[in-house]
Amino acid sequence: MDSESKPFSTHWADITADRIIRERGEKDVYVCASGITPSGTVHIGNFREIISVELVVRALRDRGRTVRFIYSWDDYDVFRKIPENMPQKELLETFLRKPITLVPDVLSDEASYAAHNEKTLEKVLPEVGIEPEYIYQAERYRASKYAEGMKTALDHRDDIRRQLNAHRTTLLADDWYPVSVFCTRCDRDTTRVTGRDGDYGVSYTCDSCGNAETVDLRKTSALKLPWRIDWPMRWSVEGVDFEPAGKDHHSEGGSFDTAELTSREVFGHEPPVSFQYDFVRIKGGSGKLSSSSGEVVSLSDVLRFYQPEVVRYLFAGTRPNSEFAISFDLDVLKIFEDYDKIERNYYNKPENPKKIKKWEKDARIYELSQVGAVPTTLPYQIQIRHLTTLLQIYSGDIDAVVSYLGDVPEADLERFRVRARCAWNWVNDFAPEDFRFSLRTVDDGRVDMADNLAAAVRTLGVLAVDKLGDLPEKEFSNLMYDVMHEHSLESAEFFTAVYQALIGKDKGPRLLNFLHVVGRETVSGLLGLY
RNA sequence: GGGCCGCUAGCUCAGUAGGUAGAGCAACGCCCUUUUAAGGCGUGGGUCAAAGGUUCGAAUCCUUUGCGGCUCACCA
Repeated sequence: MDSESKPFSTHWADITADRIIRERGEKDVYVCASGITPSGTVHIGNFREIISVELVVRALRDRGRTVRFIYSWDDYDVFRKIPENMPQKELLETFLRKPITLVPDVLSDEASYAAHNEKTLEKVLPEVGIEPEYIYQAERYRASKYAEGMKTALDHRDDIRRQLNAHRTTLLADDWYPVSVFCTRCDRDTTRVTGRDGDYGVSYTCDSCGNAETVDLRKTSALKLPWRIDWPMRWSVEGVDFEPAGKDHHSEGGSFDTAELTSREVFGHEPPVSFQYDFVRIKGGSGKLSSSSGEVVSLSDVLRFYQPEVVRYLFAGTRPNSEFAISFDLDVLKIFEDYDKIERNYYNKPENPKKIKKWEKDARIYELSQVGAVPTTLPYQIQIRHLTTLLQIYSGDIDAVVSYLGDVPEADLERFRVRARCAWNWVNDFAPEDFRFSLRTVDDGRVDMADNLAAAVRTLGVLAVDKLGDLPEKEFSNLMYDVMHEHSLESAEFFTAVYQALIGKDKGPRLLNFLHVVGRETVSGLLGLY
């Protein structure tokens, strides 16, 4: 697709990019923002926000615009409660009400609980082609980088109270201040602001330790803005042009609503273009997921079963404001097949004008699904179902599968391996029992079966020694049926016997292809036992 | 109570710069004596939740209603 056709794309990322340019005007740099609180494991629902922004960033860059893609970690948030499944709860208990950036990391050896959650995500995002500029809120607040923003908020205390009260049931009192304080003696936010002292002084008392003092906005690490005020403050400091938000924010009276007002009236910044994204559900995968990460499914969990392009495809192919489920059951195979289909189509543009429109949409989704540059020619494809069969034959040995196939191009090898790992993980964790098998070995010996069945199996084994792999499949197939007839067997019993001899089950992958893949030597070895 | 989203073929859903309704699965038919929820070819099937409006023309825009879901009014 040439750049001229892009503005006409009806993909939501392109529509949003066009909207940003239209509403914000021509700018040297467009600032696109995303961010969450690392107060727990970052889950796949949080990921929707990140990738939604990234897709819009790409759309803007595809239009030749320069974009700054920032990701704010709100790690000066307070540690409210200890998540389930956390070790060392007694220790963590002593850190409640302190900022999460000061809570120790009991899961790994990062600098803090917040850092643990941050690094866990930061390490995996590049795998799906996402590399934003990270901003750590705790660091900024503690270095007083937001001193002026906090002063502005304090100066407009009455305006902000009015803005927030418009939607509250319990109104903020007259002595409320638009800042929260972490006590400098005990680090807890169990404090009350008691007054201001000049432009930059703020006085507070701590209910936990009794500390009372006056701090200077420009020098203290104690102060931060509450979420609803912090958000618009950051918009103005960073000059944010675009930031989506979850449906919890985008509601009448929600935080986006009040932040818009505060941004305009207090910080003098036109609020960013935004849209609302819906939640992500999980389908299948009962119990086997997220054992390491508590109750939520993380991006890393998803990447164990979906290759990065397919993960991107899931999000790029779904409108942000509609809910969808990530499946771990048999749907996984369907998703891979769907992805492969739009990949094939991408390199095969239809002539029929009626089909062009559909093709363009799918083509754009395919482009946006790529981790890096879009390949210039159709990458090597292997059907995911076939791959699961091959992997089971070779007991998960990916190199063995590669050499069996013999035609995986060097350039596509890494992508192939990633897919193979996903497929193998899926077979082991989620494939239905019917789907799974392991090839028997000669050492396993015979499976008990009636003499007439064993005789037919033996005959097929002899046939395999002579012909398997030499004859076209169709002809081998005919010979196979001849064997069945010679022994006066119904197809059902014959097939069952062969499957029993090969994998110890009544059913298995389509036999003809399966025999071929397993190979002459192994087939004749196993059938030769009868 | 407010807001947002959804309601399209039996099922799951595509279909937003408005222009004669699409896919997959299911069903049905024919073919293949061949099967892990991928055999092949073909066929039928929808008053696009309801009503009204704008328009030459509406699944698509506006209004109202019904049903379903989520969300806000505490914190982030």
